[in-house]
Amino acid sequence: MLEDSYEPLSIEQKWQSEWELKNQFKPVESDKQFSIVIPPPNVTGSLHMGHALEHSIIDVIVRIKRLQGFETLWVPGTDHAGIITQLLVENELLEKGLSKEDVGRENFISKVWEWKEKSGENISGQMKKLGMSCDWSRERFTMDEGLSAAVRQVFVTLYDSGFIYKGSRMVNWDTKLMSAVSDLEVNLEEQTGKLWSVKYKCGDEFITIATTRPETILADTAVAVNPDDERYKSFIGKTAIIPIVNREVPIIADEYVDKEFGSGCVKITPAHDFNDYEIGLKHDLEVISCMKLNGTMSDDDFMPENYKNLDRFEARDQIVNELSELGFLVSADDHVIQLPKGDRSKSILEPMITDQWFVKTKELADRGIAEVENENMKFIPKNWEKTYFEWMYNIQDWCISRQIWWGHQIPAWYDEEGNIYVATTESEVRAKYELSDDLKLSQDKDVLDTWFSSALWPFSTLGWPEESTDLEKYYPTSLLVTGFDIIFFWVARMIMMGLNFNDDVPFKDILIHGLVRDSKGRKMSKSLKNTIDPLELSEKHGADALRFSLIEKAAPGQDVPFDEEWTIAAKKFGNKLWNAAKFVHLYSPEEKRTDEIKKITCPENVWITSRFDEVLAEFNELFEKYKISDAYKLIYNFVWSDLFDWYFEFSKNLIDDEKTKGETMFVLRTTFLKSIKILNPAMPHITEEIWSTFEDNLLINNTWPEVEDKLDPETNDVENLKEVISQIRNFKTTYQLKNKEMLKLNLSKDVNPWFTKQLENIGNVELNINSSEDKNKKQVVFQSGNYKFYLLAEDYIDIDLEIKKLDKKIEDLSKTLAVSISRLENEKFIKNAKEELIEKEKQNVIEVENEIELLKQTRDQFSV
RNA sequence: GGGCGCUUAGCUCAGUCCGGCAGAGCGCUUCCCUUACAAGGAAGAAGUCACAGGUUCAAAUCCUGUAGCGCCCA
Repeated sequence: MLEDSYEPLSIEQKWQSEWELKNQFKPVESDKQFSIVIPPPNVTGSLHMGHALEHSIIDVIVRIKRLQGFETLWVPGTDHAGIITQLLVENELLEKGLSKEDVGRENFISKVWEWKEKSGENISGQMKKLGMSCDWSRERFTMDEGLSAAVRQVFVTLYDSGFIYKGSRMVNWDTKLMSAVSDLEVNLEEQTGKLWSVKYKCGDEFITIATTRPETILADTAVAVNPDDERYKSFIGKTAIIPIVNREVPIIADEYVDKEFGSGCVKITPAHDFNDYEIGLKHDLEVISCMKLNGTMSDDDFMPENYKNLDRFEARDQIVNELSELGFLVSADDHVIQLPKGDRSKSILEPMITDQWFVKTKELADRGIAEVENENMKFIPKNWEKTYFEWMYNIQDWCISRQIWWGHQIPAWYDEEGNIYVATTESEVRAKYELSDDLKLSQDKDVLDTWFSSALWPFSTLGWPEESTDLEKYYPTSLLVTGFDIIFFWVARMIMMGLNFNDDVPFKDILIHGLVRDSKGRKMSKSLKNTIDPLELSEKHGADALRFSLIEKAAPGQDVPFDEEWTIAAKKFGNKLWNAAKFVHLYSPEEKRTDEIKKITCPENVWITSRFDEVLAEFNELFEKYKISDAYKLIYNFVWSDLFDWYFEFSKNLIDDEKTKGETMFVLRTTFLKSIKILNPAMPHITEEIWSTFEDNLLINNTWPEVEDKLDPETNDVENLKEVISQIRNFKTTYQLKNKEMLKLNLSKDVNPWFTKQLENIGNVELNINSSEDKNKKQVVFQSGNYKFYLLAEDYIDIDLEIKKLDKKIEDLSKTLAVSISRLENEKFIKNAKEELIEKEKQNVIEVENEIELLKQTRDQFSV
């Protein structure tokens, strides 16, 4: 039996452990599969609203598929998040005054693992508290042995087939992390900086260049102008002298130079700027570096003594001063610059030429593009494919090496001469390359980009490279649910890897959700202090309420400006369900339970049954299109309004009558329970609890309701009944009559007893048959369809008000009528519009004319 | 500079693909502690669908342009 009041927390815990105990989250053999992998949250993270939204969406889909009889698998897990995790453990060491170098690589790695064992379960635990129905027995971590084997296997295969190469290239370098970072992890921050103009001596003349980074002047190896720039034509081919270092460099012409920018003349520093690097390659310029990887100036021989080992920003100030003193500085103007900062370290990044490993992406991307173009994979909403295409068409080779310790160490070995050998293990290397056992080999120190292992997630979690039944059954996965912000990081790379290693797409549908924002539409951030902790919300209002409030608002691709009010409203909905369940128990008690009744006859029962089927059919349709929020709004409105407000009231009167009692008890119970089923995936705990008070089995593994064949509907009559009752209530409100106050109504013809009974009981009226033709009396008419009820009104009403109301109605209806008539009089409309529309319009004219006529009659009586 | 999106009731948003009388929730106003539920019920007010053109019998919806806002990539 249900407790008196709805207390989410206790029931939620109970069902979470019950489901897990009874292995309800494991796939159950079926001829149709539905599989999904979680976009793995970062192992150091804790659940934020974005996760809560994403996981709620996934869990609803997973639970619906499970009810629909699919063999449903949701694989959970986390990602090792190389840099973040390393920083976190480094900071812990720092508190003890130790650096990672102090403890050494091996010890450091075991410290990270210790941390992972201790705190790495955080996010999974939080997911469990929200009732996420993942198969926890299949939980994976990107650093697991199996997944690591997959990473090595992929690396070796790509290397052997020429898709991975090692080379000296310019990359974004983080001087604090001392590692390359991904292009995608560079955030450009707008800041006011300076644009310095500096003149370089050129024979007897000077040429003035503009730069935002004067400290790199020391590494200049050319000066460039636009070939079409008349001002500088005579300089092309000459040489200029770089101040301070007094290096003589060529003046070259290149269209890349913007004539309008600064002086129209730029310095070229191939070692310290991406564009300059390209120009350097094109013009075969010398590449000189003046900075070390840690961000201090180099101590090479050419460097002036006072700059050696100086911090890059101090060097900048000093160079500006020196240029000024030497008379080379022409001007220093304020200038807005885009400062590249590391996503994780927040330090200012340096373009640096370093040895790195890369994946050649062009060819892999082509197939990824094709598979979306031919709709083997679909983005929902579709327009996100444009973002994907845009990136894939312009894809750059992917730098996959990171100079950190935590991650998958690159399976490449070097001999003392620097020859590279690639295989999954050192002994494999020796076998593969036929190396003697005493040849000294050392493994590459670098680890792979975290996204490299994430890219394998849809198949590495299923057991690849081993042949596994999971892989066979569940790959390709059915769906990926993720945010648009990681289409590049993840989706694109998973697609490339999935296609290359399994010859099939990694997932068929890609459902993109928006960002959870605060109620004012601002991004949630710690600095704005507007973040919301989903776990806190869940403890306050219940996981079901949190889930439902997110689900209800999450249209595909749309951002979600979140407001706690919604969660509160969702909790009220839970409370409503709770009380409705008590109602059903009260009016349809267990001991009166009957076998299934196939033929429903009472119009009210037919009506609610048909309405349910209508709603279910529409729900299914919306769900297939992933319009989950619309689907749940629909069922929410149905249960609250049609079922609880109207039908529950009808059912009281039906159950009151021996003749209609049995059928109604059945319909009441089944319609309620079917609605609970549909709500279950969104609010799993409360619905399971309610279900358990009606049935002995579990709801989670029950079956999705079928849409029945349309029952012969007298449903219109019920709609008319509702309409008349509403009109009566309106009348009572207008004249400030209590709802309980009886009104005496006349009716002109026989009306079915079921109708009059409901009307009398719910409308609180008393009906008199065949006394409506009393033309001498002033009457108010309540009417809908063919049903007309008359109120001898003199006792109650304000005639003027009533006339005004009638006039307004007549006016409104006349407008509608005019529109319909003008359409029908329009030859082109008759010619062009669809037949059924014309019919509808004609019908409308008849109905509205009748209604107006009737209103006019009533009005005329008042005016007498 | 290139690309994508948004603008509909006081607020937050559906509806736009595929044209046919403008929708929901919350909030607001009034009344009601009626035997499932006051975490509730009943009734009600509320919109020139950003703007300007165009196509069409018919435009929130399609086309063109303008303005404001947001995001992504250079």
